[in-house]
Amino acid sequence: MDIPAKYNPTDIEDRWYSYWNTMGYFRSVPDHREPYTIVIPPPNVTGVLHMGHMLNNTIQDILVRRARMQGYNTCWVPGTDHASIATEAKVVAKLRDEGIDKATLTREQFLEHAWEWKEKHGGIILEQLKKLGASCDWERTNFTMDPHYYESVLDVFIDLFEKGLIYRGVRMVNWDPKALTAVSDEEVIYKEVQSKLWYVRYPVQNTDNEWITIATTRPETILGDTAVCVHPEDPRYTHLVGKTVLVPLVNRPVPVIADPYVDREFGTGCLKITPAHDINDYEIGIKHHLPVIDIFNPDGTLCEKAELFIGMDRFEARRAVADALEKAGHLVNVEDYLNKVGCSERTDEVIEPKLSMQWFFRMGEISKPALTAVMDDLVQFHPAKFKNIYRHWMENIRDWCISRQLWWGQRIPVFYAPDGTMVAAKTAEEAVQKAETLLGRKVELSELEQDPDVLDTWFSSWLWPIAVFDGIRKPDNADIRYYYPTNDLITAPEILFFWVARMIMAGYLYRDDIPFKNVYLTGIVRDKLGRKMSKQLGNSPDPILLMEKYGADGVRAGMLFTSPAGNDLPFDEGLCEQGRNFCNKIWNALRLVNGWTEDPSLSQPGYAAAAVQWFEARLSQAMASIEDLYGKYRLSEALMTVYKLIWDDFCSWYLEMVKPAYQQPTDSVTLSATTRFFGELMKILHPFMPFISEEIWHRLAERNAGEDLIITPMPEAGPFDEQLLAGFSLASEVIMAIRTYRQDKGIPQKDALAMYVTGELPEMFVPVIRKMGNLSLLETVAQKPAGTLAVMVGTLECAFPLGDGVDAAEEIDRLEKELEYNLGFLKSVEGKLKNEKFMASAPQKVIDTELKKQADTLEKIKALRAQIDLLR
RNA sequence: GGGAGCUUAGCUCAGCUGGUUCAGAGCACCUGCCUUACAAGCAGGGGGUCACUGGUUCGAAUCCAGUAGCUCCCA
Repeated sequence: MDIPAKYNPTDIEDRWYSYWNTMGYFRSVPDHREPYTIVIPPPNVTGVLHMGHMLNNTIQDILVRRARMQGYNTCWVPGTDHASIATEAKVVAKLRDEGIDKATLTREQFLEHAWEWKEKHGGIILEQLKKLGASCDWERTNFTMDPHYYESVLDVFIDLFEKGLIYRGVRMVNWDPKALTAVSDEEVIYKEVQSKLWYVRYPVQNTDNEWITIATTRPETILGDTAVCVHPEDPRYTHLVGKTVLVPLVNRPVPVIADPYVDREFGTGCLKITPAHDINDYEIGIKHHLPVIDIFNPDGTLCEKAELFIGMDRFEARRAVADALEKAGHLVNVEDYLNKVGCSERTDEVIEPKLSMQWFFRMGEISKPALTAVMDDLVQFHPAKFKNIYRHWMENIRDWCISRQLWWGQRIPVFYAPDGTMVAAKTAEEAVQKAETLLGRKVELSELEQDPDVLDTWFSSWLWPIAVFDGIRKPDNADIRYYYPTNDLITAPEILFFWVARMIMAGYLYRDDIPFKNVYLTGIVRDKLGRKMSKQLGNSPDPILLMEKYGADGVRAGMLFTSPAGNDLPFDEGLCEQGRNFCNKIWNALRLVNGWTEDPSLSQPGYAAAAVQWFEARLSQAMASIEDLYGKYRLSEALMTVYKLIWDDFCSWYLEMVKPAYQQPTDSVTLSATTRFFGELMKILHPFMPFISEEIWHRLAERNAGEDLIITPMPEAGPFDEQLLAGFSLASEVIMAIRTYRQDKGIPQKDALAMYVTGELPEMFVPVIRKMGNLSLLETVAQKPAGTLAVMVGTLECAFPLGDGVDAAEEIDRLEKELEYNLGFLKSVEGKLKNEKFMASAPQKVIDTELKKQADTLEKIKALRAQIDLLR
C-alpha cells in the first residue's frame, strides 16, 4: 500500500494553507451575497500566541469556515492593537538594556524606537495564526496605530469633546508608580498579601492624656492624614466627635469626624482619613470638606508635603514610620493581617491610589442603549448567564478614565491656550483656527501647547468593528455599509465590560446600530491544577510546538473537546492526542476505501444495500442535530457529534458492513455511495479540522481546478426514515449480543454460528446481522428450540446451539438474576398503574408507555422462566 | 460587605418548560485480541443515593425552601 499507515500532518497543513490563501478563498469584497462577518479581538501587536488565542481563534475559524461553505460572503478581519502600556514598557526595558534612559529622549525619538520595535516584533502572532489555519482576510489586516485608524480615534475624541462628553478632572486614579501612568480599574489585579495591621494612638488635644487609637495597613500615609473618623452611633467615641487630635510625628491638628461609612467591627472602630491616598477617604474628604495632602511623588517616593522621610520609597517609608511611631510611643499593637492589594496588570507594581488630572469620558446617557440592546437580545450573549452580570455593571457604570501618561498611542488632540482655554483639533493649524474663533483674537502657533498624554488603548479598540472598515472617517463607504453590523464576536468574559460593552456604545454613537449580533464568551484555559495559564507561571504549553506534535487539526479538536461556551477549559495534552488519533482514524478509513477495487459487473449484496440506506438516514439525522447545536453555539457538542458520526457510525458500523472480503472487489453502487458519504463527512468535518478534511477530499476523487472543499456547499439536513433507523438500532443490538455471547463462551469470530430468533427481525437488516455476526444459519422460530441457550435483546430471544462446556448451573444463575430484576421492575410499573391518582392525572402518553413496559416485561418474564425450566 | 452562578461516573461535562427500560457522553479504567484500514487500533465490561435536609406532586437529577462547599464579578 502506497499510503503510510500513520497520518502525517506537517507538510499537508502548510501546503493547503498557502494554496487556499493563493486561491483567494479568504478574501472578501462586497457582492450580492449575504455577508458573514467577524472581527478578531485584536491581540497585542508584540504578543505571542498563547492557549487563550488558540481557543478563541479556533472557534472563530470554525464559524467562518462553516459560513463560507453555507454560501455567505465571509469576512474575518484580523489585526492587532498597540497595547500602549505593555508595548511602552517593553520598549523602555529594551532601551534600558542598551543603556538608554527614556528621560533623555524626546517624544519623537522615543516613538521612532517604538515603531522600530513594532516593525521587528509586531505581527508575529498573526503569522502564528496561519499555522492554526485561521482563514482571515489578510488584506484587511488592521492595526490600531495605522494612519487611518489613528485618525478615526482622533475624530471620535474631537467629536465627543465638542459634544461635552469628555471632560478633564481631578480624580483618584489607579496610579502605576513604575509605568508612571494611570491605569483603568479593569487593569488592576487584586492579590492577597500577608501584611500587618498597625494600631496607632493619637493624642486628643486639650485633654488630660486622652488618646484615640486607629488601625491601619498603611502607617506611612499618616503623614497625609487630615481627620480621624468614627461611626456616628458608636457610643465609645461620641464624646470625641468635634474634638481635635494631633497626627503623630507631624503634630498636625485634625478633627474627629463622624460618618456611617466606618465599620465599627473593624480594628478599633476608628479610621484615619487620608483623602489623597485612598478612594474611600477621598470621598469622605469631599463630604466633610477636608484638606487633601498628597505626600507622594509620581514614582512612589515621599515628597516634601510628607514633611518627614522625603525622597524615601513608600515601602521603606512604611517601616521608617512604624519605627518612629514606636519610638515616640504611639504604636499600640501590630497584628498580622491578610489583605487584598491592587497590582498593575502590566507591570505588577502595587497600585497607588493617586489624585491626578485625567481625561474622562462621561458614560451616563450613552450606556443606556447599550444596556437595552443586550437585555432585549438585539445582541445575544452565549451563554445567556452573562446578561445579568452585564446589567449589573452597566447600571453602576462609572466614567471612563481615558488618558494615559505615555507616549505610545494616540496623543490627546487637545491644545491649551495660555489662559487655559482648550480646543480639540486634529492638527496644530486647525487648533489655531479654533482657538482664534473661541478667543476672538489672533493666536500664534507657538502660544498653543498640546496635552502630553495619550489615549487608553481601549479608547481605540472600542471602535474596532467600525474603524476596521474605515466607517468613522467615511461613514458611507461600501465596506462599512455591507459588513456592519458584524455577525459574531468571540471573546473572553474578562473583557466583557471594557471592550464588549464599549463597542456596543460606540456602535450606537457612530452607526446608530449594534456592532454584532452574537457574543460568544469562551472560558479561560487553565492547567490541570486549575490555574490560569500565564507566562509568569510558565504553565502554558507552546502552541506552536503543540501543533508540530499533534498537527493543527489535532490541537483544534483538542481545544474544543471540552469547552462548552463560558466554561473554563482545563487543558490537557491528552485532548490533543485524542484529536490526533481522530485524524489517524480518518486517514486509515481512507486507506481502506482507496484500497478497494471496483467490479462493475457485480450486483450489490443485500447487506451493502441495507447499509447504504441506513447511513443515508443516519447522516441526515446527525446533520439535523449538528445544525441545531451550531444554532445554540454548542460547538463542543457539535464536534462530538461529528466525531461519533465518523468514528462509530461510519468506521465501526458502515465500513464494516460494506467491507468486501479480503482482496475481493466491490460493486460500483456501494463504492460510489461510500465515496460520496466519505465526502459528505469531510464537508461536515471541515470547519473543525480543515486540513485533513481538504486532503482527504482530494484523495477521494479527482477534482477539477477550484473544486476545493473549503468552498464546497455544506450539506443540509433532510428528512430521514425514523423507522429504518429504529430497525437498524435493533439489528445492531442483536449483533452486539452475538459478540458478547462469543466473548463469554470463547467462540472466535472466524467460527460461524447458528442462531434462532423468536420474533421478528427487521427484514432488510437480516443480511447485515448474518454478515456481522458471522452466522451460518439465521432462523426465525416461534419457540426457542431445545438444546439452545438464549440471550434476550428487548423481548427477542436470540438462541444459540448448546456447545460443549456450558455450565447449566451458571446459566440458571444468570437467568435468575435477570428474572429477579424484571420482576422488580414489573412491580414498580404495576404500582403506578394501580395508583388511581396516577391514572387520573398522568397524560395518556405516559400511561401508554407504562402499559407497554408492563406488556414487554411480562413477555420477558415468561421467556426467562421457560429458559430456566429447560435448563433444569 | 453587595451581586451572580455552580455542586450529576476517577476527570471534563450533557440532561430544555417534572413522566419512555433515564441516570447519559467523551476521556480514563478493567478484560480479551497484533482479526492485513487503523495497537494513535478492534471487541467486550465495570462504575453514580444526581452535594445534604426538608417540602410540593400520583411522580423530582429537574420545581420550592434551608444547610454545607466551591467559583466568579463588584466594592
